[in-house]
Amino acid sequence: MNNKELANLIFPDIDKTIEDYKKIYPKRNLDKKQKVTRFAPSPTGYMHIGGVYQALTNYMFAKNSNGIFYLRNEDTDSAREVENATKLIMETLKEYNITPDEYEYQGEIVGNYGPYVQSERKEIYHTFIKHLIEIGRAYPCFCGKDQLDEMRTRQEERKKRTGYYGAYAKCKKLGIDEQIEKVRNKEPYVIRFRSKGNFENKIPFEDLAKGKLSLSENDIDDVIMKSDNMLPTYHFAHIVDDYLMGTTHVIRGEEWLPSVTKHIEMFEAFGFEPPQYIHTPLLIKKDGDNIRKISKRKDPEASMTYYDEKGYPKLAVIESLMTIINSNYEEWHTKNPDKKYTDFIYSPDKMSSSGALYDLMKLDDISKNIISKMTKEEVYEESYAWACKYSDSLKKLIEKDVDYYKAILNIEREQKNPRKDIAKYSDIESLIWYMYDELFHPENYEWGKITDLDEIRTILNTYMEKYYTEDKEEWFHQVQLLADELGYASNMKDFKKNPEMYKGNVADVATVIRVALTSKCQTPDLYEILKLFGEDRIKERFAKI
RNA sequence: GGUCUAUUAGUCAAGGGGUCAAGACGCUGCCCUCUCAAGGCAGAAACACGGGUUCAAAUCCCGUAUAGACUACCA
Repeated sequence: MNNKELANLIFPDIDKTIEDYKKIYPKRNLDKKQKVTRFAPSPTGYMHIGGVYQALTNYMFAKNSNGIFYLRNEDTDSAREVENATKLIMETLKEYNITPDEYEYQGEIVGNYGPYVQSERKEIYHTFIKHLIEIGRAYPCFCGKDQLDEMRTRQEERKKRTGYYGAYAKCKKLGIDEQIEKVRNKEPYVIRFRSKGNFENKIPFEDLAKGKLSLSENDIDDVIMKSDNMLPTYHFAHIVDDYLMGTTHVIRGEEWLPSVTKHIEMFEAFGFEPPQYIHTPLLIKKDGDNIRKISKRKDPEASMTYYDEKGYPKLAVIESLMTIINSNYEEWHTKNPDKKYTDFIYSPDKMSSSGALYDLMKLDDISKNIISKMTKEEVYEESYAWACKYSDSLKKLIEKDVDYYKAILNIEREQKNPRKDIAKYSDIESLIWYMYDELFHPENYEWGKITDLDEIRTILNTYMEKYYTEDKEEWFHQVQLLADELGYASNMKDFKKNPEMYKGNVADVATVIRVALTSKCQTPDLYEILKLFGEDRIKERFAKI
């Protein structure tokens, strides 16, 4: 009895070899500089901001080098799988323009290295595991869950390292005949990797983001194939897939850092060159005094649906992530305002070494800048699309008179330093409601310095006599004349020199007009608002006073 | 418990033996100004702690503290 017989007993139907798969998936025809990266989420029915962050980093790295970015669906955990999760992932990537070159979606495989769904690669994994059994680097383990739990508790009590290693690895010591007999008797088993490492040995490892590290050699016999569905664990699938798919750089969250030694040992067992690794910091969240991983249960902003519901432009989310991915992005962006973020060169070594707080304030700032640079048409289109999905009331306002809506959006837009007051589309309605008669039922008028109703009426009446809106300069001149006539300073400088000589100044007068018209003391440019209203509506609003 | 990693303003961060310790968001003030937003200018605000090495330490070394990740038939 030997390993080969054991391998055949466990995988009787596997007749391909590793060499066969090397031929089916030949090395990619790329030059050395071109990088191959991937986004490999597990389909749990939820798109996390951290996922987009990972995807974007991988995408940027590949695209910078004119390489390949592909999507792989890691669905080996049938218990956690959620229907339509793949759809959500694909659609989110598409919306954010992080489109993979190779992927598998709705039955269609794009790319020569598929299938890109792990559950469809069972035969491949089995071939590789069979090989490992043949060369004595993997073995069946018959320890049950209870047995392992018990072992772990014992290890914890004795303050030993937990895990299946050394003397604790019982099944490692089983003779080949015994193994074969147990398999024949249909005892349930998993396949474990046979580690040859020594935990006391340190091995140097260079991570492209974290730099040089020293890690303890792996000595744990990890499960590489699960008993319930015969699918591989993450660790093993990573080896096989990233080797066959020709991944040059594995960019993943730093939660994987402790397992690189496992991965390196497995690559070595096959005689494969491991890829380069880039372990990225985690997105974290400050919760009172604690710092923790951003969590989907506690933090609404962890989910990509949050940004969609609030109506942030996709680009704003992308750019806010870029500032976290490489903090020099912002500086680059201010120096190159006309370039697209995809022109930026991402450098792994410039990544932060610790976790980054995802700052919603910063997002708002980035978003305001982006929206302020959009044309009124673009803002209209995007905000309308948002309203159709999330706000019936805004949708109705827009549909009532599209041109009027666009004109409102255009106030102080087409100028050198455009207005920056919209951070997200859900802000819009609260910024423009007073421009609509059907919404204009103010509970209180935010009068400024002038609060006397008689004086207010005098100002409004006098203003209407001289009503003029042809030209902004001339209009303001008229307001100044009005101020003079009623005893207010028409010029701010004069007023500041001798405030006691006047009842107030032209700003106070303008405020009266503004508040009478909008009920608010802070609005965009008054002249633009007057023009949009027209004489009749102005009169109507004045009449309410 | 063990392994690994980290710690510069409220936040993101540059700097890797000699700097008045960058910059951005936020905050405060001033200017501009018909209000607000924007813009311009200015300001407050930081090297976790303790030892060492050195003429010189935020920077190198050693401890301590704190935080995070991992320690699954989850990824």
